[in-house]
Amino acid sequence: MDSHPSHGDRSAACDELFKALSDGTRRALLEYLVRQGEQSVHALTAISAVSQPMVSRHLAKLKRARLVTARRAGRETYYSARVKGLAPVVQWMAIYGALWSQRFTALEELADPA
Amino acid sequence: MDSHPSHGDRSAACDELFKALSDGTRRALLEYLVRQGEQSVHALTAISAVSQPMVSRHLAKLKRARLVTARRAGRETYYSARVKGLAPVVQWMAIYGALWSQRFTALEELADPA
DNA sequence: TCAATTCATAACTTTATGGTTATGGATTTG
DNA sequence: CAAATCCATAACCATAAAGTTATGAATTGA
Repeated sequence: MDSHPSHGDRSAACDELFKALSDGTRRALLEYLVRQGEQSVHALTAISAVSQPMVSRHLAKLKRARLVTARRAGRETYYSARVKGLAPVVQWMAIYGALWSQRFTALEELADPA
Repeated sequence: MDSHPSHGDRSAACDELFKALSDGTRRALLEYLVRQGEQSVHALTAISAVSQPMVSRHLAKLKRARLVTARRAGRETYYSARVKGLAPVVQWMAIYGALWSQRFTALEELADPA
């Protein structure tokens, strides 16, 4: 089943990525991090419609999908968007025909900069 | 909450798209359709690891996300991949900074060929 | 006509997911 | 030190989702 060993388990990565992105609250968190840069959980809770524990759990899911990174500073945890994390998704989209894959080629280098 | 009215309900579209893509079986079906072209449910069941009813339900979900189209011919239903269906996802990804959005610009025209 | 094929839907089970409130650890601050 | 702040986790609930088998409608073919 592993048609390209060097890619590792890309399918599993896509599963986690797509699942992580399939929730509007998580996408909103990610968008905010992309636009505003590193933010504390407190700040992210303030702009979210859900409770702080839920924000923490959403962030944990984004982190497991490698779409954000966390940095602890004292009692605060600062999260940042990890742009490269989308790469497996972009690579997967390359199945969508030549037109698309041509344009995606440059992006694939981000993930596989060999 | 509607920061850009002309986009319609893009967020809901992304929700359905990402959810549709978050399942490996569905992605496999889609990949097969992209590579092999129009296929009957029977043929798609043959290449899937799950039962025929499950294949039908996965296809229904892909159809609701507008990632496939269905054509009934006698007792068979032929499904086809709908390439443009990914457009909202691609557009959403444009939030990922200038580097990415530059390259996505051309793709966005696919969805909004005004 | 009768049997077989193709597909979708119903009914059901199990597990995953999004949400809540409550709690407790770690760190600042008064 | 005590109180307040920040965060993560636990416990719980409700719903969604993936899977199964059973069934039935529609079409094809003998």
